[in-house]
Amino acid sequence: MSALVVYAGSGVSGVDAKGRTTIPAELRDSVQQSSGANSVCIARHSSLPCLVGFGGAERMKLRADIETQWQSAVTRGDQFDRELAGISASSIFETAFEASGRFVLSPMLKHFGKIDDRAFFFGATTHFLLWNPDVFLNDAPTQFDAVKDELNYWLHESGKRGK
Amino acid sequence: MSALVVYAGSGVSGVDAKGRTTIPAELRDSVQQSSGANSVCIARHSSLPCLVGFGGAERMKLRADIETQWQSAVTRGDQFDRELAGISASSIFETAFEASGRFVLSPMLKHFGKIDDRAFFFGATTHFLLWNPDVFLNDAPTQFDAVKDELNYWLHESGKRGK
DNA sequence: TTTTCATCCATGAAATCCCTTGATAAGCAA
DNA sequence: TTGCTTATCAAGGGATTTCATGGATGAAAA
Repeated sequence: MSALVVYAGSGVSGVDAKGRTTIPAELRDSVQQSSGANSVCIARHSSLPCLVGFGGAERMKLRADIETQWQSAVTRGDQFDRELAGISASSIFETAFEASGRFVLSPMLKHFGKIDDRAFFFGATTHFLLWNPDVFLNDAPTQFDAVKDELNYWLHESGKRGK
Repeated sequence: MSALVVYAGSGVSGVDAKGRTTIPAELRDSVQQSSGANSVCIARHSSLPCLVGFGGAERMKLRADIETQWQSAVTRGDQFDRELAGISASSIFETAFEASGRFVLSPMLKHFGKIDDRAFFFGATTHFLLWNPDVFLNDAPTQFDAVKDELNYWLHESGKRGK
């Protein structure tokens, strides 16, 4: 698909009474590039209590990746259930965001992502993650420790925005 | 972006109240070549109390390497967690610099890099490092001793600039 | 009508851009 | 060399733009 986009940067955004939250500017630009429009894809994470976000290009790539895995499984003579793999890609919500990067988190996504009144966004190269900051600090696995430092910086040392 | 380059040269730059600092001219040219534009990538060092810098070509390589690793894992039927790999590359900040080589070190980078009002830049072939000069002299491991001599030269023997 | 939802406008704060300035180094002529 | 001119550079400061968020407006659904 289009360009190889790198999701990077982090920041904490408020979630208002309407469920609206804002993608930090740096991530927003990447999403925009990937989608070719003001639209973002949000999904449940397959194993962690958080949400996953990405743009249109990555969504299309999910489809291609399943095919790649299937092909290589066939070559090796292994099993590969494309339906099973495809299901995980089924609950992806594509939403338009405003020029400012703000979009509505549906109640269901808020529920499964354990999001309350703040969302911690951070880029993970191929996509980005959305966590409830409290949940992230308490429950995220140790491989996220460096990112926890960053979050703690936002929450305590910094006044505001995310770079 | 274009080819990978060799980062060499060193120098000490001031960091002003806005967090602005200047890449020494010799390094700046390499970064420019690597990025194909006036843009530099800065990240936390994985183990040392300093920052790492490089250009767009090196960053794209990181991204491409993840995809390569995944492809080869799929081919072998192995697992490869792209998310995990992506996290380590996530806190890379890409910033534009002025024609003079000046750019803004975000408060967070300053914090994690222990940078105060001066930054010591030096090339390390595949990338370059940014240290607080005092921290570098006191805490850098012994394999940097030769570079410490260079820094002492900038701080004492030389008038100013870095070549 | 009442509610819901998406789009649009408003605002204060903060980050980015750009022009200025003072200083140093480099080039050149005598 | 010496003195003068020009180019380059680091640093300062201010004006403009961007950003996140609060609220308003209007259309469609209940």
